[in-house]
Amino acid sequence: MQRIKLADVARAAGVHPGTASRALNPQTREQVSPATVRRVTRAAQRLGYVPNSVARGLRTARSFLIGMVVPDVTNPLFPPMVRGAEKVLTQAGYTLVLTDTDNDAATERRQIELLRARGTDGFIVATARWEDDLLAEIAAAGVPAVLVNRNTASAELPYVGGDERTGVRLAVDHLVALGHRHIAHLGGPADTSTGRERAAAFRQSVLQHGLPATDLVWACAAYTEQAGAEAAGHLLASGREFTAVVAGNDLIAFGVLDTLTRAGRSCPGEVSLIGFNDMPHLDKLAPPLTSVALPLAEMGAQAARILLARVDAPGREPPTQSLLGVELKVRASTAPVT
Amino acid sequence: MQRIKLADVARAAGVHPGTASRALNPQTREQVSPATVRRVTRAAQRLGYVPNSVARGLRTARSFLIGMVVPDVTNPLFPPMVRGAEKVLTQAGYTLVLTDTDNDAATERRQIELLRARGTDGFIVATARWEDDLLAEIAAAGVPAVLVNRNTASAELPYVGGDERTGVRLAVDHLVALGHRHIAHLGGPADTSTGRERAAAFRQSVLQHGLPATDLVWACAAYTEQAGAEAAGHLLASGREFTAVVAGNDLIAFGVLDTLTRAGRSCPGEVSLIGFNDMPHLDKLAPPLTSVALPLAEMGAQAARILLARVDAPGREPPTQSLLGVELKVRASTAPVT
DNA sequence: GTGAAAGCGCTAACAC
DNA sequence: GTGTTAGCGCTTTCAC
Repeated sequence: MQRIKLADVARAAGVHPGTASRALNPQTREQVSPATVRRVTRAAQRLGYVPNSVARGLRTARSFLIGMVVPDVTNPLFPPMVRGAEKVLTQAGYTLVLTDTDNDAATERRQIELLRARGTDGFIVATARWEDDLLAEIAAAGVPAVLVNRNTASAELPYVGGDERTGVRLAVDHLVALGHRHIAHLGGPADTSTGRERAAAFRQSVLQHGLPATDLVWACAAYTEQAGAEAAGHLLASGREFTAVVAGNDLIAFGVLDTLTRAGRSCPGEVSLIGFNDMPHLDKLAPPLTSVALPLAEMGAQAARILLARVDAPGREPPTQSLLGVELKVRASTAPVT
Repeated sequence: MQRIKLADVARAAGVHPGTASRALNPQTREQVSPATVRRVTRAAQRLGYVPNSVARGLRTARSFLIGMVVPDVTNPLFPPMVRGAEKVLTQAGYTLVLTDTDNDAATERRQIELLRARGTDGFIVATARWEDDLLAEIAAAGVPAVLVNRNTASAELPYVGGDERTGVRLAVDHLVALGHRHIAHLGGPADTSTGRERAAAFRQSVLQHGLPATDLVWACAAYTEQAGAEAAGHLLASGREFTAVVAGNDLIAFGVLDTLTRAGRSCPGEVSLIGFNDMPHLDKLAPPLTSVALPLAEMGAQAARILLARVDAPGREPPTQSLLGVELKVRASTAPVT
């Protein structure tokens, strides 16, 4: 394999390599007579010709490589996004390169530089910080890039995410409908758009219901179980009354649940709990966790589509900001207030 | 950026591009006088030269790209392996390309061909089937490749996996110690080495304990919750007595648990259950699932190391087969027989 | 509509 | 030690 080259196909079809190239490339196929196209296509098929994308890339200054930058594939939030992107990219003849950064700024920079040196055609970035120098540089340099899941303050790059505000509103509405009036939010870190958006939406939703509980809002240090546990500890220590918690994501919810349990507060008996992201298998937990589901795969796919459009037509249109629909998955961790 | 080319550096340093190339390449640096090396290095630094790996790849037929082929990153079994491999590869200057195949033979072939066309230097393959034509071809063609997690019957490629047999033995020993004498195995599909190995090890372990239960073995159609549920249905329908189940993996265990619950058999009250792979958050389930943990990240890392050794020195040594240690995580889904 | 020729940026073989 | 010369396999002017 990878033996047969364009010249071989051309020889077999009895044409010049240049002609064979034109015949095989959809873009230039019209410049060639249908008969020749057929002959070349046949020959290519028969010989099992697979174009050498390295050579092609050298000539066209394109690598057909797209870098996807995530904090950690091990976090179940990201694999669906990766797969969504992968599908679109593969279909378009691109190859996905995956990089984990562990939310470390230096690693992010190093990896992206590395991929840029490789001639990567563009980036799908799921690691955006609210204030992000690296992404600002990337935007300034005109490197094709699309953000998923997390946005930046400046919003100068295209972004695809879930409709966080609606998600939070659904969660709060649900709790209010169950009779809760003292609802806390233990949200994500303030250096992520998701953390900020969800917290802002929480405040707003609570106000809209005429509840006074705006001081029951915490930003956890990270989207981790441990950070959630700590935040819940602070909440308990504060002595404030609460009967429900909207967590920044499912991992935070896990930590919250753990702390509550240790403190002898049952869920959903005494405290109702809602997560975010709807990780797989939440229905099997004790108690099954109510969570806001984001269309992760579609987010990845959409990001890939927008990126490819940018790569193929490197105009400087204003960056699109698209928010995809979310859904509240109601499970047993939320119950009527007693 | 990616503007400055070798010729620019050479011009700035007052040498021929060929010389500049030699000076910059660690492999050939000794052929150049130290003074020249310094001048070239300086110039490169000053201009911010970043080598164009596409051009380099075209000339050297090396891409510094390694393909990792997994069934589905969405399955929590694989992300840790990906990260383990990624770490080693990045450190060695290679870039990881990820491909999901959904266990579909045609997709596997297509993706691998595609990556080969890209000049991928080697493959880490986590999708091996017990009889695998594609991998046989790859081995025959001398394409550098290493298998992780799943092996092939022919064992003609290097392989890194967990010590399945020990894992199963630990599980069975544990159940026997709890007094169980009627233990079933609802294992993985027979076209995977893991399915076969675990089933064989199960039979052997059971025999070693002098238990007669060798007919309580099923191969599920897939490593999925649904397949597990179906297999459990068959087991129940067979009317055979059993007080414990060793599942082929955690997902199968989920399906088994579901079927058992629906059938009114409590776990661990009436049936003890053990999974395989120790997915994250199993301790939060109801009941917390006992499972055999594999060193997934280390498997990925080890596979990457072996692959790189092959890529750098493409000799034809006999393929190493390494088995890494496993651990039984005992949780509440296993209890003494009543 | 097709052939000819000129490279993309780099490295490796061969001179000197 | 360094310059020279050829390409790697492809695309893309430019002729005809």
